Amino acid sequence: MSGGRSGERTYSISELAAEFDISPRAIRYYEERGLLTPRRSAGNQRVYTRRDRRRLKLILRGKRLGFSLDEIAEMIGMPETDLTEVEQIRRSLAYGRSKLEEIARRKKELAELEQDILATMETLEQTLDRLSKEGASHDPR
Amino acid sequence: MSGGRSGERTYSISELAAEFDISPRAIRYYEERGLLTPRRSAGNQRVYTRRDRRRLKLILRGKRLGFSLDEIAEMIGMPETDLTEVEQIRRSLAYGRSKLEEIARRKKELAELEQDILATMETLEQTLDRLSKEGASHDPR
DNA sequence: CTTTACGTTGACGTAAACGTTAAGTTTGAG
DNA sequence: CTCAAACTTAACGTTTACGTCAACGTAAAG
Repeated sequence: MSGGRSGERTYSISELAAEFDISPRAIRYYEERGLLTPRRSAGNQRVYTRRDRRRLKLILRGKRLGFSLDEIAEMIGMPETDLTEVEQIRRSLAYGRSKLEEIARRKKELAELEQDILATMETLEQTLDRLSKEGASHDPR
Repeated sequence: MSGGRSGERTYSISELAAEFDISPRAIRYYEERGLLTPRRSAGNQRVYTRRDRRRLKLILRGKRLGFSLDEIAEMIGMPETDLTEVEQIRRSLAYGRSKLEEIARRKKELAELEQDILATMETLEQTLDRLSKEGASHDPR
């Protein structure tokens, strides 16, 4: 009876590991690094709430985008700050803005990379066209 | 007089290192990994052409986007394939297409991350508004 | 020709992000 | 209750991407 009704769906470590296709060790490591703080069962086993699951999702997204765990910690640590301290909130907002800028930069880099690849592919396609139209006999100058 | 007129501007390793704000060691490491293959001077020193410089730029862009050197090697190794072997060209094109798909995925993830951050920031701003409007006295329920 | 800055190849060191045992504990099926 | 499956901590191993000497060669300035 103590502390809210428990309609909360929870997950074990191997459940989450299977769902996201990572190892339990990786999840424990994220906890070591302070990125996750699941509760424990009576027998000391980790219990993950939906909120923990959402955080894990964010962690993995950050990883796929090439952020380090330290950077991710800062990013998702953002909503962790005491939601009462005004100055903390201001800082979080500033940090959020800087992250948005970084995202803008990455978008730009992705676009440039895409252009590079497209350009290279066009050259290749032209070469392919030329080779197939010329057949095998040609004076190589 | 031997081998083409040398209107080619070249660079030393420390020039490139300074320009891109990385260490010469890093550049040598990229070479160890097969990502760069500069020519050598009479005295065995590395000489980088504009083409090498472009490749280095691509390497660094890939790094900023969180690709591993192996992945980058595959990506920029693409234009390295013998430009005469038709089958090689076909494979390169297929590889290019897969990379474009990956870029599309990353764009999507960046957009989602952006939304997450924006949503969090909105919540923070609302909290800030509420706190400043309520002053300091309020019954915390 | 000497000095000084820059370059070369090893070779070992290191931080990040886990993988991999090992040795013991908890949980759930029967 | 029993036993296997899943969990726990602790500790050492591994890969990636360099950093950091060391010991030597080379380029260029005076």
